[in-house]
Amino acid sequence: MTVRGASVKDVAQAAGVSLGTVSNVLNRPERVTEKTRSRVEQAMRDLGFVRNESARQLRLGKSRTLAYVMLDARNPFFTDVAAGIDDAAEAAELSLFLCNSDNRARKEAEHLEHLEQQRVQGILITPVDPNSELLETVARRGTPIVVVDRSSNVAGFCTVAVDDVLGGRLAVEHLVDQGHERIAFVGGPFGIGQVADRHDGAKAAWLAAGRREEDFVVLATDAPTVADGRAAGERLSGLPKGRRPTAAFCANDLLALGLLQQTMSTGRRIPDDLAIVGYDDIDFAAAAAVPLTSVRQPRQQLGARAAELVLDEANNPQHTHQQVVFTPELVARASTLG
Amino acid sequence: MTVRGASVKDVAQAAGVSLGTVSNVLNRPERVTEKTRSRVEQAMRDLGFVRNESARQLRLGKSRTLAYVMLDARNPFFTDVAAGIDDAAEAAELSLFLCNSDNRARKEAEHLEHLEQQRVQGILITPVDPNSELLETVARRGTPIVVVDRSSNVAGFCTVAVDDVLGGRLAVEHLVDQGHERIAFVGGPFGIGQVADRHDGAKAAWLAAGRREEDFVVLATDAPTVADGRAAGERLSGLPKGRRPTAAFCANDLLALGLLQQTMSTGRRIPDDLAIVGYDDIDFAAAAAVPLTSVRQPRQQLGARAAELVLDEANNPQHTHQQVVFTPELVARASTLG
DNA sequence: CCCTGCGATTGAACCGTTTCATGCCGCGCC
DNA sequence: GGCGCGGCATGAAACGGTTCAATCGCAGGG
Repeated sequence: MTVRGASVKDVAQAAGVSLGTVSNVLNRPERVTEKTRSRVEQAMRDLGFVRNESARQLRLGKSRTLAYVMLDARNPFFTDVAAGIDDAAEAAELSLFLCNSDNRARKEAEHLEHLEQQRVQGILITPVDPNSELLETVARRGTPIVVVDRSSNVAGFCTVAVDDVLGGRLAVEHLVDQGHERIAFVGGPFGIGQVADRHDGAKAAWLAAGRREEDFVVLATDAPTVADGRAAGERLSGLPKGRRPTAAFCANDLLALGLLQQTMSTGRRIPDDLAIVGYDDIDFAAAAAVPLTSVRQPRQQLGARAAELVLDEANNPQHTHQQVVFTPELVARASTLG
Repeated sequence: MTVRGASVKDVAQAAGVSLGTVSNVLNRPERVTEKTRSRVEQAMRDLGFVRNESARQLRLGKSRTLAYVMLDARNPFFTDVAAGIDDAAEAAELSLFLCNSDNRARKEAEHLEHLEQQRVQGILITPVDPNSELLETVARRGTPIVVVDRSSNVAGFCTVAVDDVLGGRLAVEHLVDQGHERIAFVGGPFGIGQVADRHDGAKAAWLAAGRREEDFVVLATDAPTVADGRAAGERLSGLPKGRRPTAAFCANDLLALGLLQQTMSTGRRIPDDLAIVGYDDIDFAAAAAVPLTSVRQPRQQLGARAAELVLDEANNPQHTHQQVVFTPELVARASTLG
């Protein structure tokens, strides 16, 4: 019934060797005689010895940990990104800790501070505010940071993002191809860079196709959630038939799913009465009642590349910051294909 | 451009005080003169001082961290549980680290080992195998552990779970009430305790209602995923009309959503042609094309209670282990209500 | 029998922080 | 003017593991 706390010293004593030898068993077993080693290992087992990572780190000066501070752990998009990071971390033999800022700046700040104090090898983050000074401060103080899925005006770190303007364009070009003459953009808040970019790309494509500005209806939402998508659906139903868009492009899939569900529940058909394009292509998108057309982002790659960058910054002295931009891709499914 | 690594000693020197004073500024500011304190704080800022948590922990012997090792970070059920834990951790002023075992025993073991070495205050875990010896070993060596959403034969820690046998019973009693004479149980693998319990409860309720054993069809799946749910739907469609169940109880919502989607895509109607009950009541369940009847588990409470227990074990010397069992609840929606 | 060389083992120093017994200083009181 | 006291400030010791120069012991050669 070991309570907690056999140290190398205790193990050394129990095994009748010096503490240096115990350390050798732990770190360079080949230098220790087979016999000695097994004696030490037995002592470790007997005492329930657990290496103290703090002491180890203190001496070594670095940890074997990577962290991802995610914006919203409940959004499948971010957990997919996390999965990509995880793969890369595993390959580099590092542990990954996930932190959830839950879209709150204070919580994010606390996580950052804690991680910095832990001397993690690097921090990946999808920040609440990509231009926050805190990020720059942390980077300047020496912890490698990579901003994921956001671009930033602030220098001092790498960013990995997807071209959201292009994504918006792809979505709308598809709808134009399908012959729609009046469409809605559903999304918000516009303070989120992503949302603004997707909107801008969408609108630009609409105008470039020679459509009229007043036929591009913007439905702003409070948050990119299923509930808000449903609410947007209700607003849409409220429009007089003549002024009602025949298609909607939603800033993410959660909104699209909400809109889809609300639309179907009122007996209207998809895509005949309303075509819908989402964004992110989360797994639930393909599995919706009417499979959802969506703009796919290379989520896992996003995470994996970000992890590579942060590790490069941590280990390669001549690392230079870079802004990686991935290209999104439209996946057409039944929700827009008559 | 601080590279990394001003220590209290450097700060002390820069501020012209002793290192003990710097430490006092950090930990007991009231003991330090206003003037001295501001001088020290200025020095900290100038040098970009970041407290070294390793050294701190080494001295203090404990960390300010809790960890949750989750079975599958991509399943909304577990992220909801994590949210509950997070609230409790925040209230106790601890950081929460999430680790994803991704259903792999080896990864789980690595995480456990790493966390143990970090001397986290406690570990919450939904384990791959609740009877694994490793859990017991870690607990015995002194790290408080609470097993979440699994029950275990192994002693040495608290568990927090939901009564899955009851959940299965609720689901089937509801279907019996709706007059179904032949139903399917969709789920697997049966090695997962949850799945087995839900099946057992379901079958018991079926027989208790006086229905015949051969009218309880079991469709075993490889994994509890959307894709497998769809596959089960195909098998179901393949049955001759006379032998085809009129309702299905799925071991979780992902399976149910897959089944629902496949069924609708073949033009059959829900619930008229097939009634469906899911399990977990994830947010996507209510948002499905036909809102899903589901057995709700108090996910956040599950997490919050688990966090309380692990903290009690960590701080209260006369803690005793307990097995908490929550009661599930049926939420009836359109997928079963004609 | 002594010396050399080599691998195995040793233990002191160190990492950065906290703690605590001790020192210092100035002030008020007798 | 001396004494005691309170409020600050000091710095050595300790936490547990890693490292590395130094030491030990043994086998083999001279």
